[in-house]
Amino acid sequence: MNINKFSEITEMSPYTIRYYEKIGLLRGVSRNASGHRWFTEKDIIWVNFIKRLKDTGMPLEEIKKYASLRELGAQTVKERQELLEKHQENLIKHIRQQNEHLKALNTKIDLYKSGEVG
Amino acid sequence: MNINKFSEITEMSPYTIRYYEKIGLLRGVSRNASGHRWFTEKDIIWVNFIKRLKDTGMPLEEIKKYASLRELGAQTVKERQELLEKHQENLIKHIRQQNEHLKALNTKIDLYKSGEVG
DNA sequence: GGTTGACTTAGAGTTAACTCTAACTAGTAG
DNA sequence: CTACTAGTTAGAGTTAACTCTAAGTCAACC
Repeated sequence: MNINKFSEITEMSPYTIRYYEKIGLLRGVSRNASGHRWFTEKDIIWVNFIKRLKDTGMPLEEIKKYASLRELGAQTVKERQELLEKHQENLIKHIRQQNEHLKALNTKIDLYKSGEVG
Repeated sequence: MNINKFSEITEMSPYTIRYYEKIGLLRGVSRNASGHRWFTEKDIIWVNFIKRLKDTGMPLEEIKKYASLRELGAQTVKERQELLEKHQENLIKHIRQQNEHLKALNTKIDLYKSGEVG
């Protein structure tokens, strides 16, 4: 598919898609006869994984590191797993903290509801 | 207390504290005889609330809106409550999504653990 | 009285992650 | 052949949220 279709499916602007390729996050995207990018199912899967890492707070720099390791093949499996496990830990901590924040926010809103805040 | 002590307690750099005052997030900070900022317990409470809103993804612009409403006193109680309730909703959605991301990440890591990824 | 240290300000610089512009090309429809 | 559309690139511009610099003030110590 062309970049517009890919943009639609992944819900990312063509600008962002090209940017991701430029910084080395999206590699090996093929081209058609006239030099236009031609995206495949594989690209969708990979971009969706990038989005997941990004949405859970991983900086693009670190996602790039994962991408580079992936590029190097089987010998980096362990390192990639470790990277993901560290991220998993961070994410668990993040969720825990967000739940604490939610609790505090609930308390604050209750004060408003009971008219104790003015 | 002076800005350094306040910085230590709130775990924010003096730069950030002055910046927050400059953009109108921190208002009515008093000064001592020689023109230096003098922070009180109230400032700590307020900054901690700001941090909570920020940590849960509220942009400083919107926190500023809440601060402005607060400044206007009792007649804005309803509006402030609504603002917080909208944020509460967003936060609940965010936590739900982060949990989904965590589940997907767990699955991915399991693939690594079982040696199905290379 | 001079130096040191903790503050002050206005405004410039930084960083991450886009987002856009300008100039260009290739394919298609009239 | 011309116009239009959909892409291409390098590189400039934007935004949020800081972070720092430079020049200055003020109180305390030697």
